[in-house]
Amino acid sequence: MITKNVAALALDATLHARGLRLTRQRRIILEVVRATDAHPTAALVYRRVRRRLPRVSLATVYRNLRTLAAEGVLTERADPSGVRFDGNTASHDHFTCVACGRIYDVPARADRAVRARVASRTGFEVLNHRTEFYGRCGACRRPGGRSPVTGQRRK
Amino acid sequence: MITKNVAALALDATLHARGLRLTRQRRIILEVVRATDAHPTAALVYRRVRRRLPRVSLATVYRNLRTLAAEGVLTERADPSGVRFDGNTASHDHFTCVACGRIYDVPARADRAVRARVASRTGFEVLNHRTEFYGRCGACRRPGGRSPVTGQRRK
DNA sequence: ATAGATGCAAACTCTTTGCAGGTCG
DNA sequence: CGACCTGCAAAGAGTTTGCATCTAT
Repeated sequence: MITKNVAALALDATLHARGLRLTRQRRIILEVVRATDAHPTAALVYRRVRRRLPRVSLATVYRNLRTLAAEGVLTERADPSGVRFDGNTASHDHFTCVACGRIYDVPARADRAVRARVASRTGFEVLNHRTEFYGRCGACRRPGGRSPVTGQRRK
Repeated sequence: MITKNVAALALDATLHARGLRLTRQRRIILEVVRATDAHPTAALVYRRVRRRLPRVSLATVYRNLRTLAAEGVLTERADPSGVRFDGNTASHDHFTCVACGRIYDVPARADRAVRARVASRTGFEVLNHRTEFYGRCGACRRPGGRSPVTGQRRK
């Protein structure tokens, strides 16, 4: 690897600070997760990584997804269909379509008041919060058409 | 079973309307889930049910948890630590302590505006929403003491 | 050189399923 | 009786781990 872009350099530094290496597998796994907003499962990431690295093992994909999540480079979320990964680390909510199962990103409102309210009622320290919406997405509401949505990209 | 209380009768009716029976196992499994707000996993429910029905099988516990969830008698939620069940079917949010892992119930605010906002931004039909809070609970903030909290009961 | 990472296969955990027998109405 | 349900054991799915080998620095 002679050329590296700025993002890769920053990532490289982040990992190095923890004694971790930016291997080809790790880089491609991260690229795959970042290239979609479909909140992929480990199995899906594996399938896509294999297109570029046919000899990669599923264990490597799992290990790296966990490692990258531990480093905060991506996030992990439990879902009825299994653990899903998300390369979008900006604060955002999710909308799950009960018809097709797709998970859409919804920009989070800057809602400090919500946390404050819970904190004052419970006496707990609220560090974070996330809202999950459930309903029917545009594509599923009117059979045959998509709708202007939240900014989804690929499948 | 000669005596049944009102709740049991109502449940019985709900199940019968679907061709389901209120067997001893099913009833006790439900009682166990309802007797705690610890959002138990199937394994924990199994352990507790076995105290009252030593010959119950884990398969029966799984089958009934799924059945009861399908009937809306209890709810199911995905969690990093596995699927958890909740006998509290009233609308409520959750607070997960990042230190001890406990999940506390938080009364949901009647927030129709939140749904409306997402609906208008996305064009989606929002049927439901739930917020997950993360932070440090009272017990974990000050080592050695519990705190006045949201209404938790047993462990 | 050496700590870290990989590929492979085996192991593990959690959950579901097939089936023969039991139970409820 | 017939439909539903149970216990048991086996199967499945998803994920993790041990280990010899390889690779990045």
